[in-house]
Amino acid sequence: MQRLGEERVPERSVDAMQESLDSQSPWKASSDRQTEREAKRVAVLRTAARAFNEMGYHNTSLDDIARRLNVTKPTIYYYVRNKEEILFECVRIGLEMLDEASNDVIGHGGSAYEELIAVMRKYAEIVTMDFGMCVIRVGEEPLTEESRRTLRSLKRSIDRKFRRLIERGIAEGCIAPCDPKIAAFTVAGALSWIGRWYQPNGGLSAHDIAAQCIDLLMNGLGKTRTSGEDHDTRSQGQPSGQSGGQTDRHQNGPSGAGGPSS
Amino acid sequence: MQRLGEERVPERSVDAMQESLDSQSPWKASSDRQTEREAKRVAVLRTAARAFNEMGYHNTSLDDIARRLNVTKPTIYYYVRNKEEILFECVRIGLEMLDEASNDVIGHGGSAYEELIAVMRKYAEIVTMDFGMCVIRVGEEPLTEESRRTLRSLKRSIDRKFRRLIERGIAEGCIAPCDPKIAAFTVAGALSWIGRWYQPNGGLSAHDIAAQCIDLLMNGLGKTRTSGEDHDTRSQGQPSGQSGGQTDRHQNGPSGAGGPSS
DNA sequence: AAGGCATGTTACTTGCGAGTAGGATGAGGC
DNA sequence: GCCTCATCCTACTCGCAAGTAACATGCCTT
Repeated sequence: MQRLGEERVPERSVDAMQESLDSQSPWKASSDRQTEREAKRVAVLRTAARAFNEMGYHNTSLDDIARRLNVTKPTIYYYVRNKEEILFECVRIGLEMLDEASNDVIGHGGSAYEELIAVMRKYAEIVTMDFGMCVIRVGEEPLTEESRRTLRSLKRSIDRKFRRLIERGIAEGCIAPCDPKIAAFTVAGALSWIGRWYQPNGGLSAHDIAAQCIDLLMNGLGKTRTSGEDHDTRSQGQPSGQSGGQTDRHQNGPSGAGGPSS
Repeated sequence: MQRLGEERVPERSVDAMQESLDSQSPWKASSDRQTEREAKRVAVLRTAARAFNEMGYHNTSLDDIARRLNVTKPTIYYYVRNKEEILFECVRIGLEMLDEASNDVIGHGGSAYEELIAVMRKYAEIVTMDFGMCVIRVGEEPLTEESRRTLRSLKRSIDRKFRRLIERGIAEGCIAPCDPKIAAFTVAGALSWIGRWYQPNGGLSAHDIAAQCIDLLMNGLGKTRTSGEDHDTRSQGQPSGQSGGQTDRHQNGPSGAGGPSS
């Protein structure tokens, strides 16, 4: 285990480099100063997030993370206080992404209906990414009460925006009257669930899944809809892979892994 | 720590008995034989499930579980092989409950629409109960691959029934055409999410939450529905607490705990 | 060219909690 | 009365992974 970017390159150099690229490990060569340190810190977090999402927090040792980065454990402690801080930061970043996504969309002149859908799209996208997935898959069970409090307030902020949007939609008349609290939870639940079973190389693209999921949430499973208005709910994006009708092949889920629940 | 049901009763006897009742601990006196052993085993599992749901699998030591049962750790090993078996059994029971719930409902002469709603109701109910909640909150990350395989096949069975029901509904014309795969995951996701934040003493009853959640899933958030047919989707049960309109008090979730995600 | 700082490493300590060995206690059968 | 089995306890082992001490290496500054 030597400093990366050295000459002593064993025969697995290509694999090692590939792995470095995959994990976006910046232990190679660069120039800045403080910037690079921050970049490495983020690399630690991102690599950890991936490991957590794949194997779970408790099944991931710091040695595992270090190995993925081609360094040793104490190096990690140079960028991070302890294991908990890693998870805390991963979840915090994920939540911050969700929060910012709402801010990017809300209050820019769109109807509540349009804005809600836009937020949902972003939400679904983020929970399939490293940090966002961490929010869903790992959660905050391993954290201290102190950390949990901080994260909870972030979550509340996101939840509030969802509810306000729904309330506005009801007032504007484009969303059916309902309890915004429950509606927000249901929507967040359905979208979050994507982050639980989604995995790349799964036949379905995250984009398509999100589109159909959102369509279902907005229009419902029941055939009550005689399709009055022409709000575009369906994905108008590039249809990669199969996405439209009932392409139910065999009995496996999109990820090929498990069924519902978990 | 003495064998329960003995005479040496400290001053907290009432509390102890209460706790025993709460956990349904049968370490008292009985008569049967093999039956009682099985009952105790279930008590171990149920108590463990509650502890897991409250504090998470890894934050729950066997000593914790033992303490809740007023026994010591080795006693637990008398009823169970190891910690993993406890979780495995909890999740297995939860999944089996979900599976049986489907069997109770499906194919008894109802329309796909009716049957789907009935299944959803039961699903939502089960994920708010001890073992069902375990399926959602703890998951199977701590289990071995062997155990996971077994549970996955159970999940697939449940998922399959959901999809068949949706397919049937599409054929019957009472459910909007969609990809049954994604629809099943979305529905399961939204309902499962209830098990993640629901907690008794939370103002809203599990029944009401489920009813509104199902209403939303069937009819959608959007106001496309001009409410044609009169399928009863809304909860026709006893309206305990507030349930109808937007009773959004302050910004807290139903459990008073956190927002969405997690 | 020399010292200081940033970055990593090897080799260790340590604590927690899962799991176990072996013994006590009592109920029931003979 | 004695033996056996079921049940539960006290008192341990032990491994894993988090965290740390102390040292190595090289760049950058002056």
